[in-house]
Amino acid sequence: MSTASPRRTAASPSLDTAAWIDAAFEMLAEGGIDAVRVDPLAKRLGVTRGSFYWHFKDREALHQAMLKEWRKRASYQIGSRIESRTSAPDERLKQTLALPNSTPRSKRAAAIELAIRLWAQRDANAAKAVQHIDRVRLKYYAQLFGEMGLAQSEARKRAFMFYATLLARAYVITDADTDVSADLAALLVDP
Amino acid sequence: MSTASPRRTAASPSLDTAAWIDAAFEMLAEGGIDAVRVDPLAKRLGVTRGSFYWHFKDREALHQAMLKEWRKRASYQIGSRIESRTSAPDERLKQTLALPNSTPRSKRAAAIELAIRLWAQRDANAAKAVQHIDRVRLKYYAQLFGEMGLAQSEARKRAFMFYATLLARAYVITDADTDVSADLAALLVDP
DNA sequence: ACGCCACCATACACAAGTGTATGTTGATAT
DNA sequence: ATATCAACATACACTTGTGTATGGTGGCGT
Repeated sequence: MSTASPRRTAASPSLDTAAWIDAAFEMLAEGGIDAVRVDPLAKRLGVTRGSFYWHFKDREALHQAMLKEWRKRASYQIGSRIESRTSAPDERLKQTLALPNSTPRSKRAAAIELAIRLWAQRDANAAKAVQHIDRVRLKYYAQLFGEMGLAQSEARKRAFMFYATLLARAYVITDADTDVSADLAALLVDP
Repeated sequence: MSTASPRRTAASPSLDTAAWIDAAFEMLAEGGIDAVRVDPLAKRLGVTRGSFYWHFKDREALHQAMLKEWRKRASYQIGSRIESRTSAPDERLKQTLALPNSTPRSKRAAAIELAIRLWAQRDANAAKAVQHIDRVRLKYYAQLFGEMGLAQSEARKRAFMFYATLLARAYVITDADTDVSADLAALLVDP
């Protein structure tokens, strides 16, 4: 029982399927859902189409698997924060605003989400996933603002603005001198 | 000199070129820049590729023309608001927030801008256009907040949040009970 | 009335992508 | 050792899209 060989590791029923999905997210970030094509993906992975059609029924199946995976990741990201009740709500909000947004890693995640939001304009499943994640995030932020003493109606408004600022920080292209995202925490959380 | 016939109206050196670009924006909103293809466009317009390659050198030329057109429209939209100094700055900000964002017209515009922002992830020209428009809008909002008496630094932060809220209102999928966008004006503009 | 030219159609060669059917290989269990 | 099966390669038929070359047509000026 060795886990050396790149194929056949006995455990994990989907070991290379994840590799396909990862590469698919890469293409999604670069060119949208229409750019997630079988042939380019296979070339990027160094295999042929034969491999793909063993793991997935067709191209649409990959797209749905991507949606499920994104939903899972985004849900887990919020869920793990809810569990780890380490600090006060205002501190946690500030920490969220302090998260890096210029690293290749975060830029890729933003591009993926942007692509999914565009995809949601025509695909009902994608729209459902986006709506679900938006709801989860807004609910989480609203709860934090609620724990800070704000009424529910006020907490919801502030959660929306907080979420909006996070998204804009990723989507809006600012040059250095207009980049005021660094010290938005005070305006949003403190007063 | 009759302007009856659908082709050859003597005036306007580009009368049908605009039709191509309009249809191209339609496809851009639905499937991103990769979906802006010559053949589907021709079928939608009821003509053949022969027409396209008379108006444009190639597919890339259309893409660049679209970028130029979007830049022109977005600039004009802000420019016209600057000209019409009709009301007080806080009133004008509230009016902007009161603009419809659920009509087919506004949804399409949001989808177009979303697609261009995704496109800007890989295309340098698209990134330049987005950066330019973002800068123009942020500058305009910051000036309005400045006219309300805020210091420049504070006005810039508030302009960013204002702009972020506008964008999120278009990109975030909310259900009715979490839709708090209607009365965000007070929180942003008044206090 | 007639030639000019903007505007579009037709035809062709080529490239890229999809899906299916089937062959091949290497690890694993017995 | 060998049958087995997961995992991939190969080959094929088909569709869709790009770009070019060239032919057709109808309005316009003179």
